[in-house]
Amino acid sequence: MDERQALAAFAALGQEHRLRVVRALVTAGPDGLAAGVLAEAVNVAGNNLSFHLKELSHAGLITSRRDGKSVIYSAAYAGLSDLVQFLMRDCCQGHPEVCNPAVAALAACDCTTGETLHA
Amino acid sequence: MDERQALAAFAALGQEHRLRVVRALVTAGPDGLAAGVLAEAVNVAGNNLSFHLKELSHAGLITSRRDGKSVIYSAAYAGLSDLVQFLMRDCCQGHPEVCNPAVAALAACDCTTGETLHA
DNA sequence: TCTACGTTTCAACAGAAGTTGATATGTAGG
DNA sequence: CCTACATATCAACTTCTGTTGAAACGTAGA
Repeated sequence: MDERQALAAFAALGQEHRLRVVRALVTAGPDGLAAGVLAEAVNVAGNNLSFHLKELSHAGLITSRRDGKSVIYSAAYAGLSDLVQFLMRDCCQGHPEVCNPAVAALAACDCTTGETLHA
Repeated sequence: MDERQALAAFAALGQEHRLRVVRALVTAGPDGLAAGVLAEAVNVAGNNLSFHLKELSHAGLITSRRDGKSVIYSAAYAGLSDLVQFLMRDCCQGHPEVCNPAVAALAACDCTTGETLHA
């Protein structure tokens, strides 16, 4: 992920409604949520949400697919992962005091099964 | 770190000049850089940079101290660490495909000495 | 105290971002 | 084919953000 992409991603997440959308979609899992359901979840008008979804999509943080009348949005795990990597690589240049606490917090989470911990 | 702080931090990093400032300060290390040196480094007019520095400071991503005529800015490692943690915890809710690649990339970096890896 | 230097603040402007309501697209069922 | 539903697009407006130049502040040395 280059600086340009990271900028777009950070700018996308630096907006209340969009941050909530990403959080809702990550929580929802790979199945995602329909645009209408999302609109209710984050309490934003449909047309307005559409604007923000396009923004997030351009930033590579979410993806969409059509299912009948609905459009289902889901988190782009690869994009989110790239952003985390960018932030950590830019943060950890000789400064473990930034990244080690973060990794430690992650280890306390249930999602580090360890297989890919060592590159 | 709550949502409000995270929003401020993401918004702060979603701006070209500010992202460059943070990168420069992280690279510079704890000693930091004088405002004038930073202005040259990121190629932004002094008064304009001052505006962005205030923004980053409010977001908790940098700190400042006076040294004679100069004001020295440095990266706020704790703030950056909190942001990484926020991003990972919000990303990793049952989805290791986001965080494991990031942790793996970090392990390939020279900054994970391992002491704090296990909470 | 006077001057020079580095940094910050202020008001003004230009442009971008977010919201709204109306309208258009695309899809499924009668 | 016509209607209803879900979502997207558009133009207009408002608000926020970033930039600029002028001026003020704080510090150090003569």
